[in-house]
Amino acid sequence: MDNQTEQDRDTAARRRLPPQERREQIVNEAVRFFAEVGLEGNTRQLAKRLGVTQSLLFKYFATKEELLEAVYEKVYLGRLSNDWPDRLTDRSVPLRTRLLAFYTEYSGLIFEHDWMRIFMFSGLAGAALNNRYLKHLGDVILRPVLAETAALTSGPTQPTMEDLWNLHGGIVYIGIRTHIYSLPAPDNPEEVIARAIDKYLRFFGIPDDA
Amino acid sequence: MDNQTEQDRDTAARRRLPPQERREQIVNEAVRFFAEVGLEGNTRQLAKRLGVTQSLLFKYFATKEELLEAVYEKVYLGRLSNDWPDRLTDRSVPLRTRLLAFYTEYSGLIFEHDWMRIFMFSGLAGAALNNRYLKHLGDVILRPVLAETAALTSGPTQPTMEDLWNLHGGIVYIGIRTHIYSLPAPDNPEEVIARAIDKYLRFFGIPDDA
DNA sequence: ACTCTTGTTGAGCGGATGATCTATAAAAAT
DNA sequence: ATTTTTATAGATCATCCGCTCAACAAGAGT
Repeated sequence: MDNQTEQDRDTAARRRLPPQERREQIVNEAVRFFAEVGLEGNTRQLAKRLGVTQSLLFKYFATKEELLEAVYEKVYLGRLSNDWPDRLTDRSVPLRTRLLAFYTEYSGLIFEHDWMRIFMFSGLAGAALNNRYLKHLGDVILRPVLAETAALTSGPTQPTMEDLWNLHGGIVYIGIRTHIYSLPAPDNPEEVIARAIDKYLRFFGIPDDA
Repeated sequence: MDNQTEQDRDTAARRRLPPQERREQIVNEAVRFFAEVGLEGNTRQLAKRLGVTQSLLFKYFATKEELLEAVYEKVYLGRLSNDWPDRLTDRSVPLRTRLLAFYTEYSGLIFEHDWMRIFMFSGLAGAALNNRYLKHLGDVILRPVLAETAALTSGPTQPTMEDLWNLHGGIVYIGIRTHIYSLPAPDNPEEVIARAIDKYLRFFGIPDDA
């Protein structure tokens, strides 16, 4: 009767973990927690979800702000693989194929509940990392693609950065709809993405195999 | 020395306003306030910005939640004029012109700091009004436009609702970039919008004057 | 000028929140 | 086994938050 397993006991036995492991555990749960309730979620609730005392959190992070920065780092870091500039400018592959590869992989990485929401929460809060991330995206992804597109444009209208933000925004909006506005997700996002790319390319008269 | 004007005095004289007027004043400032700091902004700060005691707020709104609902109502209401379904399906006007008219007018209404941010905050909070608004938008704007597009489509690919959400998202993302991510706004949004619409129409082989 | 109504204030309650401090016990070192 | 180290728990503080209430005074009616 009282030898129930540790997992389902509310007052779990004190488990002593190596600091690095515990820290990681905290950050992982914090990501899920703050993504759900927002950055103003309170530390007691988070501690409860971890099955740990609230005061313990402050042994690993001096302030809540510091914990939030660990959350940002965890979420933002490594989301934009830095081999994309090269892959997106590899002209041995058709531009359409390159764009398709990027956006299917990228959407697979970001069309995810926690990322989408923390990105939006931190954006609204004016977090520096958010702004820096988007500027970075513009520089290392969109601008190169602009150059690639311009090189292949046949018609009179030249592409601009705004065209790329439009392409990007239209695709990202899929994730916003589903994870922030709680609207039903499209059955096959990859097909939707492909069509968005095709609208873009066709507007500048770029054939699929160029 | 002590006969300074009422405006710049910190401890302003007690001003008694007709309830309706005061209520409106509170809601107006609340919209600006919550748009700035988020829906969890505290009532004391709001009261200070109004030059009024915090307790006064609770004479006009029983709870903070009630005040927030007044804010939602103020912000959401009348944003989607209900003559748009008719205007968007008026086939005496080219589809491109109709879309252009809608999105220039609509973007003029929503590319605005307070709206954009409160819409996003309330979306993240899972507010019912947010979800209802977007479903409504899909029903009375996007779906009719889908039908109009389908009627004019010449090529083999038929438009879907996802194409419309893509068009819509790409345009709305302009506002998101500027008011939520604090990125520089395009010089002339109308031109960007026009190009987004043209990408959409051209993809389905619809001429400008159809 | 006086009264009456009620919009407004100021003080304050109960609970929540971020953060601190000391005692305890789990794991590592011997 | 015993000691040492330190991760963890529990109690607690200072402050802040939504909200209440009694007292006051601005403006309308007479």
